[in-house]
Amino acid sequence: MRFRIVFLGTPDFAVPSLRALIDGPDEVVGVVCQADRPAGRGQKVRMPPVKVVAAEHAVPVEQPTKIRNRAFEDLLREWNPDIIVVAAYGRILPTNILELPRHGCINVHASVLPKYRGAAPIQWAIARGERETGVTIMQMNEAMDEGDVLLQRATPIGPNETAAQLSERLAQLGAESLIDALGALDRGELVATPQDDAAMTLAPMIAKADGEIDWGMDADEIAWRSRGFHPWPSVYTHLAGKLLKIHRAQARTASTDATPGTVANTGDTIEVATGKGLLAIEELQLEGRKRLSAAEFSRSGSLSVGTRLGRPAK
RNA sequence: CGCGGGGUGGAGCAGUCCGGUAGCUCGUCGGGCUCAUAACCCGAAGGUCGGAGGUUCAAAUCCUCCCCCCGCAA
Repeated sequence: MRFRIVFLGTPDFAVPSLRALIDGPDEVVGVVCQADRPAGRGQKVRMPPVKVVAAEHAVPVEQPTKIRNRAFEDLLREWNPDIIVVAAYGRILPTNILELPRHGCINVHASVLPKYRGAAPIQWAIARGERETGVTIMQMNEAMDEGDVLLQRATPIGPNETAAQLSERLAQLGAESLIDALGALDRGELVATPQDDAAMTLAPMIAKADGEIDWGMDADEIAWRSRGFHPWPSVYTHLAGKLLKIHRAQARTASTDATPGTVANTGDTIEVATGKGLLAIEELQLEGRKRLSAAEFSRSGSLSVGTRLGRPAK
């Protein structure tokens, strides 16, 4: 055992890192995640994925509602970690926690910092049309993802890769990088490099409304978003007042004088005019209905050439 | 009991409010047309209308319970 580790994380993205730590040479002495919350259809209370994994390995789990208080600090002191590892925990840590362990707090972040600082780096990297992204292990400070870089790994983004798929890969890559970083720390080889603030970009939290398609955008950008926001919130528009999710679509270079949002073609794909180019929809779903291929949807008769998609008129 | 939509031949839907012979597009099969075709024309097969019970002369349709799928919300 080299380090006593406390792990802070909540969703699926954090799971590979937690597993790697548990399987590794160090000791995970405690896990902290967000509280069980009502979620999903029926609003049933669910346990965060990290809690499930911790429970499987009999690691103590805490789910404080507030971390800026004495009780939480006391708990951490009791666990007495050499280092705190954070992966998608979902909260900003106060200074007293950042400085509590001997080696401070390190974070597994799903982008190549300083690009895509913020809550949704995976989604925005795809939504902005990046060809490459990666993970960063960094030394945390009080600011949002601005700490010194300890280790980075890059990976190409597949031409059809969705946020869900990329997230899985980056979670894995992050876990490997984390283990390597801890190894380097143990050998005294870990070097902290400040970020170049001038090159930073932001990846703010995604809101449901970010998925609403603005048909005035370029087809390219809409297609990027459809992958970046998949499976949540996905990109969507409206058809006859009902929500219409676009699950899969490609941008198609073509000039059209049709008003953006107008259906230009139906059949194996449903082509819609945008600000620039056509969006060729391959798979879509109307509110309350099943996911359908464009070919099947075309036959449903709920849409035809000339149909206008978009916000219902108010 | 968070709100809401849906389950109808192989696929997607209409019909349900106002019970009365099961309809549309596509697919499948057979035939025709064509140099040819995923095109076109003619014809055919294929359905316990999610399940159980109830009301009725009569239920896809009305009532009750159950199963499954999905959107919102997180």
